[in-house]
Parts: sequence; C-alpha cells; structure tokens
Amino acid sequence: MARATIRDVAAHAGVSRQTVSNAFNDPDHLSAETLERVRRSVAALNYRPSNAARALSSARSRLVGVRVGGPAHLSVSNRDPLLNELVRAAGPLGYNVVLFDAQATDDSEITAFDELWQRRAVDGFLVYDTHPGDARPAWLTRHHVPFVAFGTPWGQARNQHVWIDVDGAAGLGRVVDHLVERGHRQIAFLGWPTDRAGGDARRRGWTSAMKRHGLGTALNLTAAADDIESAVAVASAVLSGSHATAVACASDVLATGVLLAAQQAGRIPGVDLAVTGYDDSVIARTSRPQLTSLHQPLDAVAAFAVAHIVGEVSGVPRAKPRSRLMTPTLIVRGSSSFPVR
Amino acid sequence: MARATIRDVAAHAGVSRQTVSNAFNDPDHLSAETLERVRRSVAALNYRPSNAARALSSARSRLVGVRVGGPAHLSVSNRDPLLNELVRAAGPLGYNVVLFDAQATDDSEITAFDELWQRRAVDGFLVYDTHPGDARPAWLTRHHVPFVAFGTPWGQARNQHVWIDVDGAAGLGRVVDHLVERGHRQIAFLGWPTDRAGGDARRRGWTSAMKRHGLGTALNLTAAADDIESAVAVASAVLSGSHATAVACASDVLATGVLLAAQQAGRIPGVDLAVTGYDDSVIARTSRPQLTSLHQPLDAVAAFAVAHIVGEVSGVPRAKPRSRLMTPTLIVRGSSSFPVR
DNA sequence: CTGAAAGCGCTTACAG
DNA sequence: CTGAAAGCGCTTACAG
Repeated sequence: MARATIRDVAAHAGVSRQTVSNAFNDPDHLSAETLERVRRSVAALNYRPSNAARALSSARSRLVGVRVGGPAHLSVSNRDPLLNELVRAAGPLGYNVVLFDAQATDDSEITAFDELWQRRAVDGFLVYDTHPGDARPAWLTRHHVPFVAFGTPWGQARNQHVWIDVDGAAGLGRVVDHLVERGHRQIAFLGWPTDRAGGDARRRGWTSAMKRHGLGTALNLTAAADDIESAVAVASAVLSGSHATAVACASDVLATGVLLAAQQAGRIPGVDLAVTGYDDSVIARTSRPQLTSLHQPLDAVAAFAVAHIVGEVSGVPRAKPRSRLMTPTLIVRGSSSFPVR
Repeated sequence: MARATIRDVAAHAGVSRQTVSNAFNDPDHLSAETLERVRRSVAALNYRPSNAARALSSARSRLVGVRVGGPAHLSVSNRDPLLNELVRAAGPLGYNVVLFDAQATDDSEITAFDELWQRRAVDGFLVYDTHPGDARPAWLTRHHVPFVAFGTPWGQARNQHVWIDVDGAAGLGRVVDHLVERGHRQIAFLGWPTDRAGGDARRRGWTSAMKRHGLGTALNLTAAADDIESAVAVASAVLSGSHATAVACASDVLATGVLLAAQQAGRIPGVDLAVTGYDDSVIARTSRPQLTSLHQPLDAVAAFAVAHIVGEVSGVPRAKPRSRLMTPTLIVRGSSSFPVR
C-alpha cells in the first residue's frame, strides 16, 4: 500500500487538508478535539509530511549545512563531537544537519555555499575555524545567507555577522593560574604562527596571565604547524635550553608533541614536567599521562548556532543579533596535577 | 533580484523548460549546440535547480542518512573519517549526507528511520556497527528502504541484504604474522566480549594465525568493554602473570590501555613489549610509541555504500547485489617494529 | 531532439 | 477555528 498523504489523513479524520497541515505547523490554532482527532489519524496511518513538498511550498529545507572534507584542525580534535551536538540541537527544532564536501580553503567552501544556496538545499550554514581575512562570512553576509560563525571575526569588524567562540585567552589564563598554583614559575607557551584561528588569543591569555603573576614571558614559542613533528622540534629546544617546568600548549596535538620531546629529553611528563593542551579531545584522554586540557562547551555552541539560523529563517522578530564568547572549562589531569617541589 | 528559475533559463536560452531540465538530467539527449546554449544561460543566471522541487517531482531527495549521537565505538575512532569519505563519494553523484540523532540502540535508530523514511527525507541509509541480532537491517529490508550495512550480518543469514565489511580475521592474521616475523612467540590477544561487533572475527583471526604458526592460544583475553580502564585491568594481570612479549588488541583504545598497564608494570612498550591496535585512528598516531594498527579502507567502504544506495534509488538494473569483505592494511609503527632479542 | 500538459504533496494567504 | 484555491519549481510521461 502506498504511503499516506495529507489527503488521506484529512479523509480519515474528516477534516480539510489545511487542518491537517495546521496540526503540524500551527497546532495552537486548532481546537483540542480537532487536534486530537487529527493526531489519531496521523498515528493510524503513520503519516508524516513529505519533506520535499514541505520544503517547496514553505521555501525552507529545514537543513543546516556544515563542511567536512579537506584537512581541518577540528578533524583531529573536535569535529565529531561538534557534529554530534549540532544534530542534537537541531533535532528538536525539526532540523537536520547536511554535510558537504569542500577543501579547507575559503574559495572552495564558498563555491560549495553558492551551489547549495542556489539550490536552496540548506537554510543556512555553520562556518568553523574562522581566520584573519576570512572571506566566507563576508560572502555569506553579502548574499543574505543565514549563518553563524564558530570563531571570532579575527582582525575584522566584530559586529558584521553573528558568531560564537570559546575564549582562548580566558582559557590560557586558567591554565597559567592552575600551573602557578601548583608551584610552577617557568611556564612556556607553545602556539601556532600568527594567522592561525584562535591561536593569538590563546597566546595573549598566556602572556597577560604570566604578567599578572609577575612572571616572565620569554618562553613564548611557536610551532610551524599544528602537528606533532613541529611541536617536537620546538619543544626539544626549549626543554634543553631553559629551566621550563611547564609547557602550556594551544592544542592537544601540540601537547602530544611536547610529551614526546620530553620523553626523548629524559624528562617525565606528569612528574617533573607539566604539559597542558586545548580541546579536551580524545587525545587528551588516551595519552599517557592523561592531558590537562581546556574543554570547549560545544553543546552550547551548537545550540546557539542552530537557534540563530532557525530563528533567522523563521523570520522571528528579534533584537540585534548578539554574538557570544563562551568560557572553556579546565580539566585537570595527570599531566599537570602534581605539585612542583 | 529574485533567484532564477527554470522558466527564466528557458526564456533566456530560447528553449522550453523541459529542455533545460534535460540539460541537467539527461544531457546526452540534447544536441551539442542546444546543450551549450542552455549551459551559457545557466551560467549567466547562476541557475541551479531547486532541490525541493526536484525532490518532489522526482521522488528522490538525493540525501543519504547516517546516524550520529549516542555513545558509539566509531565515535572515538573512525566516524569522522568515515563521514568524510561518504561525503566525498556522494558528491560526484549529486548526493549529500544528512546526519540524524539517535541513541546507539536498534530501537532508537529504527524510530528515526521510520520518521525520516516516511518523510522521504533521505533516499537510503548507511548503517554501521552491526552486531549479532541486529534489528536494523531486518527492519529496513522489510520496509523496502535502500541501505547498506557497514558490518557483517553477524550470526544472521549473509545474503538478506547488501553489506560491506573489513576482514578483521585477515587483519589479525597479518598482525600475528608481523609479530612472529619480529621474533615473538608469546603473543596475547585482547578483545571484547562475544557479541561486540567484529570482535569475534578479530579473535578468530588471531587464534587461527597462532595455530598456523604452531603457537599456543592460551593468552586469549577479553576486556569488559572497549575502554582504557577495562583494558588496563586485564592487561596488568597478563603482563605480570605470563611471559607475553606482545599483545595484539581488537582496537586502538584497548591498545592504549595496554600501553598504560605496561608502563605501570615497568615494561617499555616498543622496546620490551609489542602492542598493536586496530582502526588506525588518531590515537594510533598520537600515542607514544606510535601504535602499529590496521587501517580500514574507509574510502572504498564509502564508495561502495553510496554507489549501492544511489543505484538502488535510480532503479539501475543490476546483478544480484554483491556484498564485499575488504582487507585492512597493516601499518607498522614504533609499538611493534623492534625485533625481539 | 524538442515542447505542452499534468502532477508531485504540501503551505500560504485569504475568505468564511 | 475551518475550508477551497492558488502556487511553490521542478520532472515525468507522452506527443510531435
């Protein structure tokens, strides 16, 4: 037997098709009895409105687009949990998340935006890993495409579009406080080159916290890339050439490199060297010792992003969009929990 | 200015709407000149067919559904790369991947299937982490929903539906061969309880390879769950109570637990103890020493799955669907590359 | 190879 | 609060 349509439900319940539609889209405008009658028919026929028909007539796909593919920083850390939280936040609002393929370059992603938006395949996008000079928010804004950026508008006007980010400066401040509390004074920072998303804020957080504690900022290090090898190279030098007792890193991946360099240098992380990461990724939980790291509230990020995009699409009247800066949570683990003697 | 419709393109190119439609869906049936003319108009107007209209009239969403959410084995290992490969395989066929939220239980996922399928929100599903008694393939088959299972139909008839899997038995055989080659003879296996997806095959592969080499299979271990703590508990016992020089594990997570237990027992993984994992996940590359592991050909899995689902939907006449068992690739790293003295 | 007609299954104003 | 009409933008047979 064929799938039930709105017509079948209307006949079964003895109401018009419009009333069935209202039962789904505007249930408050129906009398309790009518609504109940329709609900019973819907259940009896296991009816669900066709997504395609609904999308065509309402001009809403109820889909939010997110890029995957290409090398991405998040891919080794938090993209999977981010997608999880996005899907979880979208579900109750009747939305799903659609993935599309593009390289991790602005141009490649913008080409995909254009294609998907022209098809109205999605109602909006989540853009992550923003960076200085990012062309994506500008393009989306110019084309009136609903979106939220996960990441500060680095080096750009901060009120041009809606964004949400996790405060890396505050996070590194927490890390430094924690390390100082454990007795460390020679605390190095290992970050990325300047134009890497979020890296500058984390470095700034370390710098100002060090100053606040009256400590020097000479051990300010930069790995060539966010990978283990780059971290090892820089960390090896500082471990042999300084009296650093702690290394605060801009990512769990960099911290992994420091753990490796420490071992090669005969140091014992978690015993005579403290190491901290950022992301609280699976790496943090599986490394030995487990890594102290900063946990990002991805659930809140996802909820904010989905709510904004859906609100935008629904034309819900709202105040000027407010961007948000969340605070990460410090998760202390074995790599830094010991007290310095 | 409003978005261009097929009508605008037809007018611009001086052809009928049907011809524009053909240019997208059946370009071979158009004369070269006509096609070119339409293409120019499409480019001039930056026209793309509306996904919604297309889905409604063709009864195809061009979307493949995949579950995320809930605890999942893949979430700590290979779900992100699997999604990557799915999206990459789907793109060239005009498909995208849509994520939906459900718990990692058959019932929860089936409820989501029903909802999405009734809405025709997707053209089919990829189901992963199949397990003995899995209710999902049966439900999907019964409701004539196109799908591919990533995972063998454990303990069920093997020709009821299309599936693809990676041969865990062959993989563990490769691991044992490698370890024997390096001089190991006391090789333990650490796996999961029996009804865990794929675990039995990996164990079987170890058992038969050991026998093939004339080695004993007494060190056949089972962790209570696929987590570090469970692995540590079992591994600690075997490291102190046996002469094992190598532990082959059913996952990178379990291997991580063995590395930890070894450290606690004063053993040095990669020097006096070999450890191997399975999945070649990010953990394998970030652990110290790096983990020898089995890499699953997720690109081939994704391509197979997408091709089958799309083919099913397109009604392409095809031979009886053929399921496939792929062979994983052994990636030798520091955790097992040393020769036993 | 090209074109006019019908229809996919809803939602959106609008009238009662 | 409920109902009849129009229309969303395509694709699918079918006729020429």
